[in-house]
Amino acid sequence: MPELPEVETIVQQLKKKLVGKKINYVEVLDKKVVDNDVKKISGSKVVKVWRRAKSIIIELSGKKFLLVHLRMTGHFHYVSKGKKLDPFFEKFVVARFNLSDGSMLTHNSIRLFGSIRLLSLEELEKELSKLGPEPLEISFKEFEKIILGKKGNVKTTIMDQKVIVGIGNIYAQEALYWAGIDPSRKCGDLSFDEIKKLYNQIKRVLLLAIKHHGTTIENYAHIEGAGDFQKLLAVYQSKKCPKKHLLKKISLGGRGTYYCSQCQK
DNA sequence: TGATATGTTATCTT
DNA sequence: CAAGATAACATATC
Repeated sequence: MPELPEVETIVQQLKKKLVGKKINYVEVLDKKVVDNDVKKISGSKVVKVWRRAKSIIIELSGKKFLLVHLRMTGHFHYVSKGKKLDPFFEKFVVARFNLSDGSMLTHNSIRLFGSIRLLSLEELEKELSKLGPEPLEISFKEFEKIILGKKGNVKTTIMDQKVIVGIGNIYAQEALYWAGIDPSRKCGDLSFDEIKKLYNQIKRVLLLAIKHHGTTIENYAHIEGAGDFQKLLAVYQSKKCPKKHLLKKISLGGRGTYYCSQCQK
């Protein structure tokens, strides 16, 4: 679901729709997902929108920040002035941001996981400092050092947001397939060449997925500009690898893991 | 009907 | 104590 490429795509869309606009008032429909304090942003302007890991940060005038985490089923819908939200999504609306130009941004959450919180700059920095480095910015040397220092299996390790951010169950499996590495291998056992391949493939897969605006798996996750990377998935939830070998499915860290025992060693 | 899917965190275990 | 492993969260879908 939303991993780095999907969140990046959503950020680009939000940027276009929100930056420079004023938020007239906010309706909070589910206080568990959306902090009631978020109402306080009424009257402020959207200055900037950016991504860190799988989080969306919306900067508002007056040095206030909305930290949005979609978790699995959170998504936004932008409704132009005079238009209505698709009734299918209406029942999952947890917050409504009414903009001064008459348009509206809704935040929907099916399983009520994610969160939207209003933070000061200090609070935001504190939250973000808990996260590992960005995979598209980290150097190979740093990456190698991190991986060699870990003892668990590679797949669970690269999905750990304290180790490296943005990689979830889909892209972890894809990157490991293209790198030719068995997902259950222990980090410390990987050779220099394998770590190099993994580093390159994580970047390649993420960048390619960003180009395709992410992966759209579940029909209810559809939003404007939903991506089509699912057409390019090698192993995730499929039966055969691109070379037509039958895939194996195991569980690592409580997550379904598909891999090819012939292509991945 | 119950297993499965998902990202993160709290909690248990080594 | 630290790091790894696992359960818990919610709910639609198969």
